[in-house]
Amino acid sequence: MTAPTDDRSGRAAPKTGAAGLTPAERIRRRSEYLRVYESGRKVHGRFMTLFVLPRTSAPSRLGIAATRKLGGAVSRNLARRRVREIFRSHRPLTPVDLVVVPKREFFDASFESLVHDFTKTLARTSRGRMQDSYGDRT
RNA sequence: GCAGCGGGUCAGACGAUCGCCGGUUCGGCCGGGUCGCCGGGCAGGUGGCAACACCGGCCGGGCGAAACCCGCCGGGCGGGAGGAAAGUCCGAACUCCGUAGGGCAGUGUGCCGGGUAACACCCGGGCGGGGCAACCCGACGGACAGUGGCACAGAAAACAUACCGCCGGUGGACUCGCCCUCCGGACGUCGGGCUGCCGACAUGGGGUCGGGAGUAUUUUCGUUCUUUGCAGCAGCCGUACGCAGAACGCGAAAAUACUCCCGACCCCGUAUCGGCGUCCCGACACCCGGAGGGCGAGUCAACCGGUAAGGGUGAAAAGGUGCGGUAAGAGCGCACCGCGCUCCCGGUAACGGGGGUGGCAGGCAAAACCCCACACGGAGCAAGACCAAAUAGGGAGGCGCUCGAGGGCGGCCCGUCCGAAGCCUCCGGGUAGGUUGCUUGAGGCCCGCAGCAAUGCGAGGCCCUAGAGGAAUGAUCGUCGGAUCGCGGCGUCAGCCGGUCGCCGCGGUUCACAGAAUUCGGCUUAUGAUCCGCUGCUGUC
RNA sequence: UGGGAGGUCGUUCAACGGUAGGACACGUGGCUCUGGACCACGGUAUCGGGGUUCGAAUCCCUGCCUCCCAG
Repeated sequence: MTAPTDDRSGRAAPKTGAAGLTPAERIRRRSEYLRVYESGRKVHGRFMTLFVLPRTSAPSRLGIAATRKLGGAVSRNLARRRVREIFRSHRPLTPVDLVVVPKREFFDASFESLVHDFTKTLARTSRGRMQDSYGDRT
């Protein structure tokens, strides 16, 4: 009877040490967003655009920019929820600051293809980021 | 069945897995605060000759924690978007600022009564308008308080005059008719008969000239089916084609003769019509022109007066229709309708009904400026309140200015280096940041009472009640449900067919508008489904 | 959240309540050997819906959109 709880906590703990998205795991201030936009790496996916900036400390942070071009409040909330769900289930391996900008085609896509697009795009960013960091060290 | 009108309700349901927000509770970590104990360092105060003792303070360290607060981790429990949360178009609560009182400006409202904390909202009523009706809509005060506007057209677009027109009058010009006077001219007009003259036209006979057509003869020219000759081929023949001449035939021109037709002129005869003259008979009339005068009528322009019936226009032009009346007309008079004033009755009132009376005021537009009445101080939860780093600056006190404050190295002292007019402490304002404001409220439903109702009252009952702080309710599935489309089947309206509608099965598609951001009351806009009542039309029984 | 300004040819600007007008652009023709420039002619529009008015781009109401400002 204690097995399910152990299983659940054991699943959540190794990934982030916390369940869900706490304020520490979100990008909240405009200055932080601007820092990611300025010095981060920008990669376009099919349904979204990612801005990635590597971090030194542990938790990866997520920011979502759902602009008014996407539609009304209901549509933008839906986009935010889906992006959060994808981030929750497919966290990046190395700690980063990540800003996701959904495109308008976001709503035409199914959830599975969104996940696929996210992981593929994120893989491209990490490859480019590692090369950059090597260059910096040498 | 179709079309429509009014009102109400719901906002797909259930389950599985993975998740979100804040609340509460339990456990864990003492991680921080806090507290306790231990020991260390620093400087100080009091007592003492001194050793030293006591007192509180600062700095960092170790160990521990029953309770409290915060943080992190894990679990339990219960809660978690709307009818519009939207637009931000009104009204309020709340907060700060301003404010003696009042006014101006500005904004808004604008039939009456009621409701409400308030409103531009709601209810009831009145009036006006739309609709066959159910029912719906209405910024619905004032235009002799003032200013301004009304394009084009039209006489005129606004204190009502002026233009045309109509009517009457005055004097004038012209025309016509009648009468009178004078002068001049002329004997009239119509019909019938007899007779003469002139003219026009038709017809018959004869003659002359001209033109046209036909036939015959002759001449000339052209043509060549035919015929003759030449020529024709590597050579012969000689066909066709070619060249030249020619007869018949055909065509054209000219001349002559005959026949027929047409036209012109001349001569003779006959018939008809028109005009004029003389004479006779019958009937009807007294004539014509000019000048002057008088009377009457008409036309023209002018002036004076009456009139507002009429005047193409225009969106709109000083009551409407009818009869009478008049020089022409006119509320000039009358009837009905409209309007104003007044009286009575009903109603709290808006207003309605009835009587009398005035002969009629007065265009439209105030969603032009404006006037009148009433209401409103301004800003907004990013309001505001509290706590409060760093940096800069303000105030107070202390220390220091070469006799060295302070800082770096270091655990401390010594030492050494830097070092020059500042430095330290406290206080207050206040930024970042945090806490709060913050969600239970002018709350809903039922019942009772008051009221037509909106609504109010009830120490009657029941129930709800997100409070985040870049923003939470979701994602992926399954089952069921709703809607719609297609196919098939059954039923339905007297019978058959079609169509409509309903039910069942299968398959497909689809399930709206839309997310709290201080909170309420309204309005407006977007939108899916369903129920109830009502109206009109149509079909069948 | 609050406040303000504005929607007129394809573009940019006009228009006391009375016919929507320029400039650039576009089309056709002319000029030129051709193109450009130039000349002539032409088409094209009041953000949507309702109301006031005889009549609305203009006035009023209501939606939609754009821009600006404050913290």
